[in-house]
Amino acid sequence: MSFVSGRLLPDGESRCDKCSHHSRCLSLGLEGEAKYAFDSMLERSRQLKRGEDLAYEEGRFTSLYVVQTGSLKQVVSQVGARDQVTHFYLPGDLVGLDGIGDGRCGGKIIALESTFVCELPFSKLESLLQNSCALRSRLFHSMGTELRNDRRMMCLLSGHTADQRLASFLLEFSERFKLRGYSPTCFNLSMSRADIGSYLGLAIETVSRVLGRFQKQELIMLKGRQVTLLTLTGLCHVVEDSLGRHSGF
Amino acid sequence: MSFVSGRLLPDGESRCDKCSHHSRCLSLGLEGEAKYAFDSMLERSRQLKRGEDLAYEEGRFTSLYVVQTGSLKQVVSQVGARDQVTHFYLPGDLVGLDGIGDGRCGGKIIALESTFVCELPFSKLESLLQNSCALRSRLFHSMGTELRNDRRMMCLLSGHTADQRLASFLLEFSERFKLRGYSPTCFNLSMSRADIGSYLGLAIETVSRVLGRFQKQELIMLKGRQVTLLTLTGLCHVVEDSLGRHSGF
DNA sequence: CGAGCCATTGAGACCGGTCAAGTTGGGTGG
DNA sequence: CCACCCAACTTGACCGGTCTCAATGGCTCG
Repeated sequence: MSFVSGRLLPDGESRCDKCSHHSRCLSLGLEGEAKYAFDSMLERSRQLKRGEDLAYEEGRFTSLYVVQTGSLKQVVSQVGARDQVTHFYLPGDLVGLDGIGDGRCGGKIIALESTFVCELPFSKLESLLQNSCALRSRLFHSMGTELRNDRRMMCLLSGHTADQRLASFLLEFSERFKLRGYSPTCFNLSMSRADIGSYLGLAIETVSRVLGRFQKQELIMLKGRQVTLLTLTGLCHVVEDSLGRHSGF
Repeated sequence: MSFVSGRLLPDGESRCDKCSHHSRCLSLGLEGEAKYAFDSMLERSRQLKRGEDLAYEEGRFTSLYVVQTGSLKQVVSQVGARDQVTHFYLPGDLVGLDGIGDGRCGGKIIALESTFVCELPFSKLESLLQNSCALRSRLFHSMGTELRNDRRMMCLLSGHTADQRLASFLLEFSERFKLRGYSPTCFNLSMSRADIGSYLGLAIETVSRVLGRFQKQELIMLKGRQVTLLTLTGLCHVVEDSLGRHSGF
């Protein structure tokens, strides 16, 4: 049963029902009218090759995206400093939340590997929000969560050692993969060491050295970008134990 | 003309019209019905003494607040690290945006001086959002802006020297005071050096030293917590020029 | 096979943290 | 009004973590 763009499928299913990341998407929990309205607002999904970015016009973001497969990074350019990675996006994540409101662009979004995203223009989102309480609530929820994640990241960046940052980074991805039904202890990091360093505020050499040390300490196993976490509690201890800078003791 | 809680004033004015920070509040741009509905949802405003915090129940935030006068800080507590200041709030700022969605608490909100806030319970906000497109849009706008600010902060924390962080901090407050109609070059910092250090990821001694150096360099003048910025462009140069860590040059 | 990118490893320098005094200033009580 | 106190701030000396620079190894791709 093929579907015409923006129309319901004959059997009453929406395109979203067929999406593998339905459970993490904004559309979760939408029912009846709202669900079909949401579905019909979606643009055809886009594919990005490694290194390609989500096009945006003159520093303006005009759409929200949901990652279907693959992964992306957000890169913020600033005067007087090198570009900086501020976020990694995995399947099911919402990209572009920080453009909501005035469409100003938080930074380039670049695919780390071959990636599919699903596009939802802000303009159409507006009208959906008017009618669907569930969607509003999910969107606010997502933004609130992102704000809290940013807080956590700010804390990590300002008062923690390189060891703590990397342990925390690994645990973050462990958790995120777990939420997506993948192994929480063995996964592939699609970003380079340079990306990790930029994200964590560390020099690339430090990233390499600390990961090497973790391996010697049998906390993890490394094979290129493939990581195996040998002891989650061990990594937690690294984050919590050695109290790091500003610890006050 | 006194007013009964939650009722319109006889002359058709809302309480918000009388608020000195109307122009920066969520209620800006609301008209007619929406404005009065908004007004009627407000709890009586609360006063906090220096050091008092906005009460929240068991780690949950249940209201949004607008600062009327005074200032506050957000403090995040974490295991294995000392408390950390993540935000400063000035008159007109919205407090509690990161609790929107699931009401989880981002951190304690503590008054830095005698402070008045205006309370708007999330539960009531919900129903307002249902009907007012303008309010929805303003709220999303505020959250998007906050997300972008957090990005900026993350960049500042991860790739910049102490000098850059402090110069940037001073310029941030300059800008914020300017937006509120105060002097952008001469203002009072209501927070302690320790708060500044925590916010910027620096030791208190470093804050003191760098500020002292800025004074020697005639970039600023200090008298306790009173700061005068002598050259905004000079401070900008500090942020942009000395390319700091990770600059790659 | 060489070019180029990415990652690793080592040596040295420096920024900023820690520890320890010393100073200032506001508040309290005699 | 002064003596005292305590918190906040400043200043100095030292040390350590992390950055920088540089060289090397491994992988992919033309």
